[in-house]
Amino acid sequence: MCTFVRYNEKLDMTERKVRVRFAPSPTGPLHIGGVRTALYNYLFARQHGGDLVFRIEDTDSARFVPGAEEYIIEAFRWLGIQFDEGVSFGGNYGPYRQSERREIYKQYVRQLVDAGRAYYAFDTPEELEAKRREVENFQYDASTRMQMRNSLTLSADKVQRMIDGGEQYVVRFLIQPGREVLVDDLIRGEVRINSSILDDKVLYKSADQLPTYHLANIVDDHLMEISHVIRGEEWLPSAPLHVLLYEAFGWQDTMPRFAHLPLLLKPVGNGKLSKRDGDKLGFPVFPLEWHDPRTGEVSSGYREKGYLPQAVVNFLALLGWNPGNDHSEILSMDELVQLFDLEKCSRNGARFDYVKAAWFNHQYLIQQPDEAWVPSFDRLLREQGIETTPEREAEVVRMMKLKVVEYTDGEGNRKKRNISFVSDLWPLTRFFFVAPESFDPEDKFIRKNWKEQTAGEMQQFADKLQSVADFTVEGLRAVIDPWVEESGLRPWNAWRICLVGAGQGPDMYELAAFLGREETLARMQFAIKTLG
RNA sequence: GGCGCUUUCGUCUAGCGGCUAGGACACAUGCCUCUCACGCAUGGAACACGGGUUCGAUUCCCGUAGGCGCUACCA
Repeated sequence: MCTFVRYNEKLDMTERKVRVRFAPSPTGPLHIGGVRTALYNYLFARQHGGDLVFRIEDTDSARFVPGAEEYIIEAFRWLGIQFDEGVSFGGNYGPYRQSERREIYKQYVRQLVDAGRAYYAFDTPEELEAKRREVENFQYDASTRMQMRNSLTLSADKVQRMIDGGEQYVVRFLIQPGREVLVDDLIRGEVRINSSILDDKVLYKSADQLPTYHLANIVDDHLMEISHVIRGEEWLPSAPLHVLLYEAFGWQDTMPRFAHLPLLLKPVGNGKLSKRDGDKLGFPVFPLEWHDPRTGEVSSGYREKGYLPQAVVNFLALLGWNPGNDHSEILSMDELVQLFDLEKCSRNGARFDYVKAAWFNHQYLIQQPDEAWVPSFDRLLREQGIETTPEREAEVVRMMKLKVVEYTDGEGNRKKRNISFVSDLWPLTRFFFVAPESFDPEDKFIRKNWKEQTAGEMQQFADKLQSVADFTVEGLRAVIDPWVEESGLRPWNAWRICLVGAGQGPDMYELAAFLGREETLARMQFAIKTLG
């Protein structure tokens, strides 16, 4: 016999307030895939004028990691994903930390047991393990539950005595076999499975007085009036169980609608994105740097790597969702809120393309005003052991910005330069702060532009520079341009070798003015002496 | 193994029965040859396979193969 378990077909979204939640468990830093799930929840909530709830699912006391909760909150603050209520945000549906809701869950577990939809089981982990070894593909379900130690096989009297005697137990959900369970998914359509393949899931553990994910999840979503459950595809297999739980409680009329998002996959190779991929390929898989309190291990974060939060949000939003062909891929949070559509989410897993992530950062970076780069540029310099003033740094940033998009290489070819991070600037700006210490004789630019007579010419040029009264870009131009014209010399490339040590850098007047007369002449003397 | 999801350029994807199958990243080539900001142009590159349904399938259905996930007293 087959009965359909289904809920209110098309729940009219205009009649029910949109309330969604992001509910991580504090077992470590937030994975970038989790960030995307939270982002989609945020976009959906904003678009529908709804609420986004932040709930902490800490029902596994053994895996709790101190600092994880604070980390997650800080990560979202940085990313600009705001919650309306929840842990640290307040609200009327609290408490929002599951470990603080023990009494609530106990009440609902009892309700299920009293209604005959769940039962006590006393099998120890060792006994279950033994059973699994003994019976191939053992599953705790209709076919096996009558052979186990539980309130279905033991007398009520005995069960009561065991519980009173402090024997540890779990509460299992009694799955009725042979029913077709329907999950209506906003992204995947209707998914059906037969309840016979489901096992009697543990809903509650007496050992730590806490429910498992499944029970807590359903009870909280119901009590917090969650309208849509937007989560990763790894939850799709347990969605039928959740539907059955809503039904067992009699809550099918207000059951949230489901949307299971495709997973983020490794950039190369098989499987889903993991921390190891980031280590191997050199990109972060966490939003913020994470210091593991147990191992002391440090994992890199997008923020510390020099990513802009808008770039991370933009990139993540497009991994598994796309607004269609008529739009630029550079989208602000506001535009994302406007355009987002759950039904346009793709259904297959998305490979994580960290090269494109860098391109997004490039796009946002070059749009920033000069001043915005200065703090991170300043940090960069201090890492290199260079002390300088914000004014000088701002000047360098300004000069570099002029050169960021294009530059002329040693052979006169114009090339496109791709600055994705402020830290990419160091090799391109080193010479502003550090004088050339040596000259590579193999360097093509130097070989081509430093001839036998060059030292003499540079000496002449240096003498001329001595006479420049106003050592600014304008002052230099006023004196040097006519002199170059007159003398017929082309000092530019050789001068560049003196001051930079290579065929790169900004306009020479800019550079000389930045360095000042003393440093400019010192560098020239050094080059004349060294290169001869 | 079982159950479920999934399959368009190398990657992210558009496409919702009739298109020279579009865009973005990446890649290649050319052009901008003194510099004030997402350079410009061009090019190569894809509908997993086999059956149906249909006048007509990338598009709908069924298989096969591949990919992904779940299969705990974890979430």
